[in-house]
Amino acid sequence: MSDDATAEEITLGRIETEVALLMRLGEATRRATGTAEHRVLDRAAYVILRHLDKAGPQNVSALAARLNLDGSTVTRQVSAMHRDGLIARTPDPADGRGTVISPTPAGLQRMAAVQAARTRLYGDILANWSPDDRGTLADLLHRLNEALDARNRPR
Amino acid sequence: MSDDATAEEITLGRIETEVALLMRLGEATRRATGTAEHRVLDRAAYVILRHLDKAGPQNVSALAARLNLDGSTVTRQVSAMHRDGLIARTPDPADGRGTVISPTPAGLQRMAAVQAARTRLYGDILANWSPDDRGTLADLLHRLNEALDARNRPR
DNA sequence: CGCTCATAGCTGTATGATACAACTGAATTA
DNA sequence: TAATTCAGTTGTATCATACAGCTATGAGCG
Repeated sequence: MSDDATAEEITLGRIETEVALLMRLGEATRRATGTAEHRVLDRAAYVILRHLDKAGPQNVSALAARLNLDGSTVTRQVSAMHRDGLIARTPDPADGRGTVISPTPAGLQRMAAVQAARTRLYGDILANWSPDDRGTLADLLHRLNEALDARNRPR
Repeated sequence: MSDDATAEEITLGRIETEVALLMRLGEATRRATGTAEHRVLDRAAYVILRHLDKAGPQNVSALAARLNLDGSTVTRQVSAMHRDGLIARTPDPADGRGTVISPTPAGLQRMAAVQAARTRLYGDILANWSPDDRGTLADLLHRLNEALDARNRPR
């Protein structure tokens, strides 16, 4: 690394650092906070329920594509969730190969509980942030995710 | 979820959502981008090298504590890195039980390469962001990490 | 000194999330 | 209709991680 880094490169390096750190801390937080809510609904199940809730019932492939996961991963995740009564599977009327996955009321309830717990956690963590900073963080994270997603998807 | 959520609660929910999403996308990006740089240095090794580089040589326990990882995890990670010549282990002169881990030149070089690749990636992803927004993102992520860390550490 | 207890690190073993490859059966197309 | 593509599943492998149990060293106390 020569030291002719521009201010912009430094900023990018900082973002890189902080995202890497956030991944690690997020993992750790998820584990540490797993006293109650998290153990009953693992990361992937939560994200799947969130997506079903927002985007509506859909089949395994659609889910996999949307979540950047392999179909087999989603299959297993979904079958575990089915075993636990969190989702329902109905044959896709339009395609005999497909199965449509939809959240059950129990699933939605579980999702909401985890969401509430996490929201509470963030309220705690960001207790002394100004509403303004919180809003800006939410906005920028959203834009970052959009950008990452755009980069990932058009493979 | 009753709908008496305050604006603040909504913001927290958004942050929660975006962080969860970022974790997923970050994973996916790491995997997808793994064409060259990432396959030679996995996530944990990278973070360990970064930390050694910044905070200086230290023993396994210190690393584990700092990274919120179990000692056994770090042991294995470190021994893989040792096998690959990325770090050196010297007996701790002050404590016969301990081993001090330090990055080798090869390790630092590898780390720098990954870092550069990631920085480039972010430059690409955030190509059309204003310098201002990038700076703000870096700042807020930093503060978020500090807050998460503070929450995690004082166990 | 010689116990006893705490600590550093390692190894065994288990779990969870993930991918890739191979397969089955249904849909689409030539 | 035969060939091809696609949806979903199952087999198998990998990786990161944790927890429990072990060994050896260090520290404090009688």
